[in-house]
Amino acid sequence: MDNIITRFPPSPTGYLHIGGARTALFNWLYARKKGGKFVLRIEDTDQARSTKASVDAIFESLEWLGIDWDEGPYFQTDRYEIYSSYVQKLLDTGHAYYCNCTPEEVNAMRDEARAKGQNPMYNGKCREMNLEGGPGMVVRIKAPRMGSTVVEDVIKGNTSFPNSELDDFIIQRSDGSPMYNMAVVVDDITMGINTIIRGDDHLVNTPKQILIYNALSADLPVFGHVPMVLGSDRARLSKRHGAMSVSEYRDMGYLPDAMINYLVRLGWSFGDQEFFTRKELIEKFSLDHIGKSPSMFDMNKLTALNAKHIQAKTPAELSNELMPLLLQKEVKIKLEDDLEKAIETLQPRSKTLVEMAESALFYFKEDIEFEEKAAKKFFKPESLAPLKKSLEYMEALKEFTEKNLEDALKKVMDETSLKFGKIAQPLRVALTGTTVSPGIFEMILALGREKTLQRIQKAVQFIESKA
RNA sequence: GUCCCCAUCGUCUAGCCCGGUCCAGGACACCGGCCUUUCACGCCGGCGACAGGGGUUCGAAUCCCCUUGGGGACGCCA
Repeated sequence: MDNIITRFPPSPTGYLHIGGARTALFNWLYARKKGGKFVLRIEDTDQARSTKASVDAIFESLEWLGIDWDEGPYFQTDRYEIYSSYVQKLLDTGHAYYCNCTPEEVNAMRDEARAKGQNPMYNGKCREMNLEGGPGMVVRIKAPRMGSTVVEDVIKGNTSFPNSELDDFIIQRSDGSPMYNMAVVVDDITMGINTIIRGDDHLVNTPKQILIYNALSADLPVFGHVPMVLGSDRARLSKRHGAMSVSEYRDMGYLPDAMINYLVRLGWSFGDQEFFTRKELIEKFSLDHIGKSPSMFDMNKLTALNAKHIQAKTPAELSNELMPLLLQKEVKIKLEDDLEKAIETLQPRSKTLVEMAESALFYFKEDIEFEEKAAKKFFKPESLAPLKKSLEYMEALKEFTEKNLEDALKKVMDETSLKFGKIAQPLRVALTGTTVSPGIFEMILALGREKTLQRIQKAVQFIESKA
């Protein structure tokens, strides 16, 4: 099929969660891969539960993920006239009818059906009554009673649903607003959607929608139903499983590229490849390697992938992402500070941006504090000599290079007969306040001459004051 | 209850459509080792799965059936 047109139709009754994000991603990726179009549609016909805040949250999350749309956002509430004109068509062609049964009556019918061991359904009481439309009446579709409806699904294969399980479901409420299945089909037809990838909770809706397509003599789109994403307890992902909104992952320091990489791989595979750039994903994504079984969301794997994406980025790219986090922590980055160099030293040892920001602080603080435990262990009187000598030789260097610094510390080693570790650890505490940091030389280079010397001096004073 | 979907290491998955190359491969997690100035990174190794039962076949993870288990849907929600 040429001119693939896909869509993502969230209902704005909450934030964008993992499952929704993955569905959006699949549709977006497929459209991008095929050079087609991706349409965003907001399904806000449930006025009681839809909120503007949710709409904004969804936009924000999509934007963060880098999922852009070519058309829309359309709002279903702006399209009521279109829906009613299509309902009228169905009425005119005898594919639908008015019904004045009360909810209580319908409930009774359902109970009755259930008692008989059947699927709870409307019994078709008004089907042949040819009622005139009027206030308080709903419109129902005239569903076939015999035979079966086959859903051809590119992911699940063909599935056959007995029509006896379908009732004459409501397509228009008594207030004139459309029901979900009607609105969706009308939208998908009028928007030219020809490829529908959605959660497999919709698989059982599909025969109903096919019914409407047929009644409207419209061409069927290609359907693909992707399995659900489950939480660690094997139940559908929910708030119980901690962070749910996609934007919360941003706040936890995950990169959008890592997020989409993880999300796509959750259910889709490309041989043994685990790591994908955004560009690769667009090149390689396809519908025929989407799995049929539900998958569990695994934070560990997301985190591991995030670490890999952090390593794969350039320091310049990361500095854009990191800057806001650093500012939140109230450190001042000065012009002479080499943020990118600092980032480079942190890349292999940060799993998230939050972690990276945390461990970058020592580079930029005016005044670092020595951790008590670290000072106790490494700021002993015998550390004084190597620190002083290090300071002396470093001060003597015209400029700092890895080679220079190494030579300087070698001299210290020779003169003090200490092993490298005995010199490096006190230095590390002096420079960072802690016992954990990037390698000594790369760190000094990123820190710069001035701060390095100042901090060693301060450490020397600290030890002397204790003696 | 009724209908529908699904089933490979703890997790994500490759392999399944087109049976033999699979006493099942990769990744995450976990455990051990190497590297080493700390912590990481990296590298090497280990643990670990075809849900069960029947069939078909010379041969089944791969095809068929049943059972079991999990998930979903049955709304004037989407």
